[in-house]
Amino acid sequence: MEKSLSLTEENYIKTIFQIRTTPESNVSTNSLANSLQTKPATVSDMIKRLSHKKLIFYEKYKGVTLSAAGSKQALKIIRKHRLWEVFLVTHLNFKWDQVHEIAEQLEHIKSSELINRLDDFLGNPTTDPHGDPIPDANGQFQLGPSKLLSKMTSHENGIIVGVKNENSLLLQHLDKLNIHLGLHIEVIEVNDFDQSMQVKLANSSSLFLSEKIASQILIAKKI
Amino acid sequence: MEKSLSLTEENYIKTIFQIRTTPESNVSTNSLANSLQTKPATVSDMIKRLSHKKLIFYEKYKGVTLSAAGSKQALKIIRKHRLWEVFLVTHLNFKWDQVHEIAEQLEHIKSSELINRLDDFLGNPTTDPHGDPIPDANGQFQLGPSKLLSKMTSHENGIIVGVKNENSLLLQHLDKLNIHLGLHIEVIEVNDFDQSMQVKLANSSSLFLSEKIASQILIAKKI
DNA sequence: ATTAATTTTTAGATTAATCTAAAAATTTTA
DNA sequence: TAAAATTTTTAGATTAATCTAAAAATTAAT
Repeated sequence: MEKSLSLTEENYIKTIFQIRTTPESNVSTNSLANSLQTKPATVSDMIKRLSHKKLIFYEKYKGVTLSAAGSKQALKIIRKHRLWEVFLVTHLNFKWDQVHEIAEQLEHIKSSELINRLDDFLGNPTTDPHGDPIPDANGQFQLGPSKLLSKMTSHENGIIVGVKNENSLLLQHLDKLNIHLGLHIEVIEVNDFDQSMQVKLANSSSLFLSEKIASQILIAKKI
Repeated sequence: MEKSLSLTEENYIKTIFQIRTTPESNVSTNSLANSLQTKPATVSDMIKRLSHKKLIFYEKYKGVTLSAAGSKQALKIIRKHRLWEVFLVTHLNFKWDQVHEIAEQLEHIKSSELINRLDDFLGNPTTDPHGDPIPDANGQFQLGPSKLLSKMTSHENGIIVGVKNENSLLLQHLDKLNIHLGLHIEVIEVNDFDQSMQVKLANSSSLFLSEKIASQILIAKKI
């Protein structure tokens, strides 16, 4: 019997999942406090609760990692978040930079029946509007390998499959440049000095991108 | 600037709106405790908070009524609840007896942009799956007059437009009898002793209904 | 390898929402 | 209308989630 988590507990679990680098990497108290916009003391307390509930492993001063149960919960929340984002964009005509906050609320609605029906209604999408993969009902995702545009060299090409970050300003800037998911992109030249690059998009003439932008864009060979 | 209410505050406001009989009628502490599955002492405390926020009028030992601001909030929540119910039934294939609990959660999602887009997406429905009217963005509903089937006499007829109560067992029983909203119904005969009645539905031969069932069904002349 | 800087934890309070038990007010009944 | 019954409120505690300030542990630096 899985006990249901409080809204706050869910947000902690989700954030731990998101800011860790590998499944084993320890997430520090300060980084959690930062991401959750709260104080280290508060995080310290909550960590004890979650550890007691066996959702995380915790050693004083050493940070936390998710247990199997914790990862499962995190994936459930992320699945809900991303499916709702797809709904908002594909059926309610929201822009990709407008959906994050609303999905932050919807991800906490409790009903697996609801989310599985929503999944079917949406046609079982595998990625959200920002290209992030959507776990299936068993917590599995199927993503091809992808790499950052900023790591590519001259003449390399691929398809834009995601953005690393959901910052509204970034997303709006990409809109202005007509850069969107699914678009074929080819690197023409990389500037050695500042890592800015000239690229060519399938739908337009070539344009320049700063390293700051390029390091936010994920490219794969096929979708 | 409207301050946003806590989940609990929203539930109190909504419940006051629902269990009052007229806009002026005072709702008692005990009846609220009953509906909210909590204790009178808890209600007493919360009433003070809501009164201090000017959402309700309150006199000790005299019960509460909603202020204009309180009614506005209540209607917003009810609008959200009913629109989500429509979505669940018309797009996710839920049955009318399965949607109440999920809508109880969805009604608290905060974003008027979201709810207005959902309204449009659904085609601006005027009633929910149980026939309850859906307030528009200004809190107005447009319903024709309706009356309880149990108040009708022989040879009277009309269209089933609603059920008074969302009890799952009632709804499932109506399903079994093939009774649903929009159906034309005519009273054949009313039994003087127990107020049970024989009725004829547009789609089938006549059947008997107990007074208990008949008192849950709302009839109007047109939808 | 001590000292300094940083990170993390504890201690002690606060707020919202809840409870039980008891007191106070109101309503009903005899 | 006084006693009984009911309803409502107050008093005092509890739990989850949060905070500030200070102590303790770890890590970095001279």
